[in-house]
Amino acid sequence: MSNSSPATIEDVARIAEVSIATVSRAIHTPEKVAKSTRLKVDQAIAITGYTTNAMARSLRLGRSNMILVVAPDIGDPNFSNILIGLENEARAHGYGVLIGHTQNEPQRGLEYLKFLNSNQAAGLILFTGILPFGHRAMTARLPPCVGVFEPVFNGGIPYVGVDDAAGARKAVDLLIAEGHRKIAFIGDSRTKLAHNRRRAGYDAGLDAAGIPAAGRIVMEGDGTIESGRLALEQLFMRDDLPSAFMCVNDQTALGVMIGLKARGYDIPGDFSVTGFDDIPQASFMTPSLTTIRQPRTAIGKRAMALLLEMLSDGTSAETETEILLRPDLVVRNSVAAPSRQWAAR
Amino acid sequence: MSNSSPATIEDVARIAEVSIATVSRAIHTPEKVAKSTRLKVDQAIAITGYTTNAMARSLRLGRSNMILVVAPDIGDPNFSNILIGLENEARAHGYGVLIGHTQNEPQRGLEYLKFLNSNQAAGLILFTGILPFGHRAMTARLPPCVGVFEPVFNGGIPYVGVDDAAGARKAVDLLIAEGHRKIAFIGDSRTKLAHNRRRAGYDAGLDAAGIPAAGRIVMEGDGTIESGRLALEQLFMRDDLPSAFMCVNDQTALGVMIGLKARGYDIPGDFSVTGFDDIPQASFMTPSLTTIRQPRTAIGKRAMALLLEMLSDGTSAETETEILLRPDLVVRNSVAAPSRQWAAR
DNA sequence: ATGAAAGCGCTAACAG
DNA sequence: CTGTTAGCGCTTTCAT
Repeated sequence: MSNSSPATIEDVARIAEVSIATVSRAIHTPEKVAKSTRLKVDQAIAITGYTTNAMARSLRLGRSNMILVVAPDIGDPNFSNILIGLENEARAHGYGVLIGHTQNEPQRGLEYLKFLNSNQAAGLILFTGILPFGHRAMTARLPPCVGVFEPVFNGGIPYVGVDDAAGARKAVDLLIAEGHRKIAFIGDSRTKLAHNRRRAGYDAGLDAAGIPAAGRIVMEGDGTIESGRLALEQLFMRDDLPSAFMCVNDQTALGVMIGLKARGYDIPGDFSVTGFDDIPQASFMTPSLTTIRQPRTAIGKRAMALLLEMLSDGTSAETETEILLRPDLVVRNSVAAPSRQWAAR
Repeated sequence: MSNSSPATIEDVARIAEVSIATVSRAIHTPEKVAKSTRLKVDQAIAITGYTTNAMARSLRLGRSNMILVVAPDIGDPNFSNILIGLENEARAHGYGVLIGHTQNEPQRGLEYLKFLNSNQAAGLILFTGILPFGHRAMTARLPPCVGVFEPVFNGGIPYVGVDDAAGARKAVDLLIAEGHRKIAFIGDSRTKLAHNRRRAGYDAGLDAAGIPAAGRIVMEGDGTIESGRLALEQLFMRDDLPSAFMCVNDQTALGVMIGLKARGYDIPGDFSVTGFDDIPQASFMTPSLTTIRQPRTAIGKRAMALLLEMLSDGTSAETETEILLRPDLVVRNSVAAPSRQWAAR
């Protein structure tokens, strides 16, 4: 053990007194090798501590057994649980997962493109909303690829995520059932597909409740805590306040709640707030946040399953597949009936 | 552009009407190639969109230009900022970063060990506390390796992090200056080296203040939110309450604050709380958390710089180097003088 | 300044 | 059932 350089297939062959081809077979197609030979090889492997040089193997095969997960922001509170789903599914099928972090810089994306071009990864999972290396057409020969968590904007890439519209609808419906009529939506429905769909759920809910478009407040917000606080400030400045804030995600909701508390308001006494995602912090905020839960691990699992299926089928990534999982409403303490000031109007 | 399979060095050679050796030289040692030739090669590269097959290159060279960052828990709120430091420094030196996630399972570590054995990574950054693949001696031929954020328990591996003892000392000193005499420490000082050092800072501070060991309360807690809440409950059960909680990290502090609020206490009116790390949420908690800031990006940068230095020096990873960065006290709203009930005693 | 050729470690025909 | 052999795409002597 503990030699200067790792054992190669040749070392194993020498010790087992067989050819390197036989070693390779003993490993990958043991049924094609005599039991006695297999035994000798196994022993030699144990002695040398041999592990296949994945690089040489991949070079030879023209493909690897690694899946690259590209994420623009690894700090996203949704990421880690989705990743666990991805990893476990991959592992169950003999694949490993590597994570690439682009920090939202396209330059960084190119780095991973090179990685892919070298067949260092067999497939690609895209964690948010965009192809990190320019438009699809430009990059041509991408391996099979699946988008997760947020539909991929610029390329017909299969997608696994939550049913955003249905989820948002559950949130509005709750608010409406509590008696709210003036409900603000905060999110970036122009750039982000997921936000857009949540917005659609919001509109559908208000339509169904017979609330005219004129009575709706829609604020821009890119989904950060800051964006929530900002949107709130603008609303106060305009003096056009809703009784409830339906935020496109939990971070935005947190921003809104911070702003509201800073102004001395009580939640849900004075204003109701809902989020979307059910990030881990959601249950620790004060008040705890009523929100829509994403089945994150399940999403990861399904996305990886789809990718692996494409890999074995040789299916092109051009499919317009979308797998939408059911979002659940999580009722906590940030929603109540509108305050009297609203009932009066 | 957009061919069925990526261009190889041979494609480039053919178009440039030179040998593949020349192409390789034109790329890596342009000064050894006639200017005219270099031009032809550059053009051919542009035409074909050629990028070096990193796998073939690494196989030939016996080393890659990727650094593997292994993290047991990617959801750690400290991780993403350290990662950014690591990545930026790596990139500045022509290296890429790949992240491996072990979910705390040793089995998963082995996967990445294989990756390393195949020379798919030139170096290794360990993100928390342990060698994820059993004891050092067992695994023999690891590439250069640097621990970050938490000292590596089981192997003389160089380490870059914050000065835990000094940081903890700043926290106790603040508490003592505010008038606290009975200060509880919550953390896992037996298993986790970082916790252990913070504990040392706590003890040193109390020693300096002349508070006898008998007057100290030390609770076990592994650093999760839950552990904070749990430790608090135990204290209430014992009816042995401090006036201030010095938590080993911000998550623990959050757990303590949640528990305290659930019991109807006011922070910092009834109890003071301090954390350690200054995770992003720290400023959003209510009250905002007084804590010790880790210079995360700087830590990442230094760690990567050290690793790259080892890589070029060929230095062994056996060095006992420790680079300790200065932690800063961040005063927010979770600390005040002890309540009257304490002054009375 | 350039080309020919060896070989990194491995797998998959193809023979035997 | 097993061995021989040809590369995967690249870098690097060694000649020229």
